[in-house]
Amino acid sequence: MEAGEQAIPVWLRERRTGVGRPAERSRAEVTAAAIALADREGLAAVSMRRVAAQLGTGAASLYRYVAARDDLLDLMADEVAAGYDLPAPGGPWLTGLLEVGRQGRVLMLRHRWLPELVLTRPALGPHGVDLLEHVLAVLAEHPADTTRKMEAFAVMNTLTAALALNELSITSGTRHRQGAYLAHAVAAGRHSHLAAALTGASLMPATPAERFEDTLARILTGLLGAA
Amino acid sequence: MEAGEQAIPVWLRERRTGVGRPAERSRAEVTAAAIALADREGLAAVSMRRVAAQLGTGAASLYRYVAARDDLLDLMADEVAAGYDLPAPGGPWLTGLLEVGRQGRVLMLRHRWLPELVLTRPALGPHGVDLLEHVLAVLAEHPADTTRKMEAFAVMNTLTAALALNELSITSGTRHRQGAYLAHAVAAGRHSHLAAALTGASLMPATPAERFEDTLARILTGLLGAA
DNA sequence: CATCGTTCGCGAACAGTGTTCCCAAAGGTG
DNA sequence: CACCTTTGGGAACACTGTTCGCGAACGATG
Repeated sequence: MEAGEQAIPVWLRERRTGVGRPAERSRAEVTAAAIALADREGLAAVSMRRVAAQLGTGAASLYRYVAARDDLLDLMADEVAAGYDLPAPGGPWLTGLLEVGRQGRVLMLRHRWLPELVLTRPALGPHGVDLLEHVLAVLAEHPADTTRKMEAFAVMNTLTAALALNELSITSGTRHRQGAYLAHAVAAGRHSHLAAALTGASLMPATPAERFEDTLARILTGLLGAA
Repeated sequence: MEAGEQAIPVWLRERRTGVGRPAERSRAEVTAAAIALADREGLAAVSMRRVAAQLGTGAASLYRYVAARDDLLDLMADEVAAGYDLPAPGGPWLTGLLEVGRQGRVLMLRHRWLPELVLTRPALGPHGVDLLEHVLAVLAEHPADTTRKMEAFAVMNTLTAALALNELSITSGTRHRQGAYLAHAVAAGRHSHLAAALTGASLMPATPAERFEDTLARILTGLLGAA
């Protein structure tokens, strides 16, 4: 409708060359400042004014590097995806995919704002495309059709983000807010299975990393077939 | 830290009885207005002022029913979860879970703002707890331990939301924004598997509903074991 | 070296946002 | 009829994303 040229993603909107006053900063610099701010104070703190302040400039200047705040968020997510350090494809596809998941989890725990971004705005930038290419390479010998492989990629990203978000909600106090009502509901009776489940031995034997890997492995084999 | 009593979720914060001037509206009424607004204009349109306007009151009045906007969002999500109409547990657990997934998908397609809420703020209200109880009942005979059953519930919710979000992004034009850069990356060479995947016959034989069900079935059997 | 075309930096302003304060009004209860 | 508690909500505060328009800075051109 009203989005004429704006349908073009950030990464394709390159700045013109040579002519005119040269920019004092780069898109990468702005992105880095935003990431640093988000790491320190969370996604909500990433406002145009605060990012600009972090760079020592005015808020309006950022619009020379980015068309809107959402573009900045896309840039942040894709920039973190540059942190994957993936081995050359080869060996069983499941181990290859698990390695991707493992690293994704670490990146998301390191940047606590990433899961929310991955879940709500799954945009593919240059590094995201590289990651997809890697996954497809790992699955090159796999007999599944293209659609299913793409689906596996999406499911892996989504699930990694969701599980990471869950882990993070345990660390920060966010988790107790949910348990509060749950406990109340159980105490009120009328939820027999739930009550039984919560009173049952809630043993957590494995480390979070192990649990994550186990879950991801089960789901990927379910989606793509056994080893 | 600074959240003393505010750690209590909305559903436990009931209003006092009898004494004082009676409220002109109910929490359910406010929630319904917010849902109607979101259905019509999206989640971003759900501001305190606009919800209040929809009810013909002032914005500040809403804080008599809700402690913050986030509470309102939680109420909206849980209210929609009242829309599940689930058969009594019985029969194979997989068919029971698939029915839950099917209905969840329909609810999310009907309320296009729900997936985002489910993904980023997975809070359990009364109806959410009822749903969890139902899932545990369906899985009552299943040998898996409690933690895994809870995990299956979470994975089901997350995945349903993510897949619904994906479906919705195809309907609205949002999808092309992603494909734009993907096409560019492929055209630039250097992504052989991706290029092969995209040029391959992209046949979409099944309906979205069928694809959704197939994916969910595969993942649930992967997580919980074969039928 | 001056001019020109273009781009950059960014203060100011606009239209919103969530939330808090405070006070007037309303209603049951004693 | 007071009293006490609670509701309704205008006004204000501290922000937000974004646009406008200007002056200044630069590379290329004459």
